[in-house]
Amino acid sequence: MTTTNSAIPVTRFAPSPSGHLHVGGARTALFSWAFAKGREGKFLIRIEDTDQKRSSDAASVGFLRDLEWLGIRWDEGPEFTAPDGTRVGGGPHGPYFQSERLSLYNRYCQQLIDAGKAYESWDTPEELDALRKDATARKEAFRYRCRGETTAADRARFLAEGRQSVVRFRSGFEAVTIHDEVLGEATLPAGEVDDFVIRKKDGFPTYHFAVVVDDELMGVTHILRAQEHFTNTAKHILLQDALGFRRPVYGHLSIIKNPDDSKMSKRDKDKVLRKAVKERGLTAPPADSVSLVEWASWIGDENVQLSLEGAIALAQALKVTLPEINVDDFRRSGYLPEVLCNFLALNGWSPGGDVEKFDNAFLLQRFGLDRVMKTPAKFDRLKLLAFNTDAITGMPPEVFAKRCHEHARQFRPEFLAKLGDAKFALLMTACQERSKTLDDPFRSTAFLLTEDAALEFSDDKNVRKALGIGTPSADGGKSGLDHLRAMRVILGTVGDWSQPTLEAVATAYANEQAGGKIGAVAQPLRIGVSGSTVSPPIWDTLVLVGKSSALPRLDRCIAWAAATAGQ
RNA sequence: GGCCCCAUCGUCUAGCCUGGUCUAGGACACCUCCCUUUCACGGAGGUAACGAGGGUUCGAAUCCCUCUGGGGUCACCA
Repeated sequence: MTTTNSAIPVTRFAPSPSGHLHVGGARTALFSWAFAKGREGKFLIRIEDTDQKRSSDAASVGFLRDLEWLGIRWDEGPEFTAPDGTRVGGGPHGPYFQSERLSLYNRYCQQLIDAGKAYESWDTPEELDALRKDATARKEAFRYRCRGETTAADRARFLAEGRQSVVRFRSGFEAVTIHDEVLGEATLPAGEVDDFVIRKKDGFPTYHFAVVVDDELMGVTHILRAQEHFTNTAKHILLQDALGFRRPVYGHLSIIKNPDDSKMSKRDKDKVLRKAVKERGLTAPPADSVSLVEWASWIGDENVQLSLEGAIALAQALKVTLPEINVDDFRRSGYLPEVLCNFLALNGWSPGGDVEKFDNAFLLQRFGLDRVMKTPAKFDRLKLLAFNTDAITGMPPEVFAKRCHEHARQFRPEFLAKLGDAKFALLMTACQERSKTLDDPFRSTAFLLTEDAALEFSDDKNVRKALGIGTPSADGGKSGLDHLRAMRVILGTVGDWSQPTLEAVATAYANEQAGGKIGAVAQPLRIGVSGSTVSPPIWDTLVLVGKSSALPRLDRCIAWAAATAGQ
């Protein structure tokens, strides 16, 4: 064996095709990228689409956009045009889709067969299954071994029976030592690796074979991947030796877990939904959620995942919140890509000392395998949120406004349409210091979009207290509803509907009628125009709603409160 | 179950390799108080960990062993 000892590292991220990049994959990509780019190396992407059962059309590489959004760009790989027009991808080692590299795999596969290091194997699934059951019954781990030479006569018989062969690697009985830059050194005892399949009956290579061939051909020097591949590494090493390939440096990254200790996975959304469906004893899809067809296949098989749209619709119908798993989920929720990268890097790596806020440039400069954690990390969304909050409240206001605008353009177009530039700008200044995400300004001001006549007043404890419904004010003075009535009249006469004027008018009233307690006036007004006790600062809110909407809303609120109090 | 790996506050982690400076540091969360027109932000404090047991040593979070706990893997999926 030869160990790759190039001064310039080449790393890769090699996912199976999927529409979305989940946080675990994002971290692997981030680390691989940082490792290579911090050492003047190359980072490439390869799509591992050797499973024909999973769809692998070009449309299913949505994760490329997620990667680009995170600021991770690849020197070689699938071609992609970033939103800013930059062309990414391509390169001299393509194609970068494994399904387009079959002839390459076949060449090396034949080489192994010719050398007697691999052989055709004709077992049926049923026979293999029987073998496995047998091993289980004897409490042994099943290890496939060559079951004797297949003669020409056997071969003819199998063919006549309609059997199809696979190619298996003759792995031998040697112990295999894996050097891992993260986990250290581990030795798999002799006999642990069986004669695994390297070419499936459909002619496609298995993951193990394709990965080894491609990493060699693409000059990959360092492989950072999920820890679930650790044991597989033995197979890859055996293959590399048999093929006379160089051996890359390995680093296996621990998995990322949910707070409840379960492995964070793409299926978590479905898990939440299945639970809700079961709890409610539903036997048919709720109206306006998923189609009967999708529902049927989803209910029938625990392994089936709902489409993203289906999952969102069903979650809405069931009133459950889907966990954010994919990079895109966080994007929609208004997280900043630089914060996500920072936080992702902190799950499994740290620069040492007390430093924990950093950008990708810093990561690129400082990242090394020696400081990668061996232990699985739990993904703490609250801490992520805290990081995001810091980043947002610390932004120059114009940057916040610009990024929020971009977010709104993609996910909240209705606000853009309704507010117009001036009010949108006001919304930004009103909301920045109380926003944790780019989406918060919109999430917290849904009442702005509501038709005046359709605004609902939330009948909860805080509202009742502020309006004095059911609980006459302790001092026997005026209730919130009384103040609201008075303010409605005053506001009707206000000509200059601006924050300073509104505040001055209300303050004057409060000093005279509410003992100077501005809150006694502000809260009822807030409820009146927003429907609840939570909104941006009241004067801003009044301006955002506008006089022509505020007055009818206050009227409706007064009527509603009077009716509610009367009961 | 076989094989492999791992083990510091509730969580992410610093410290461990090169034992003493660790009565174990930071951050998030949590609790208390302050600020406050709501919600947030902010400010000041506080609770909280070396999984257990044996060694080695003058001295162990740091080195060794056992146990316990956790993770990964055992496919014609990647």
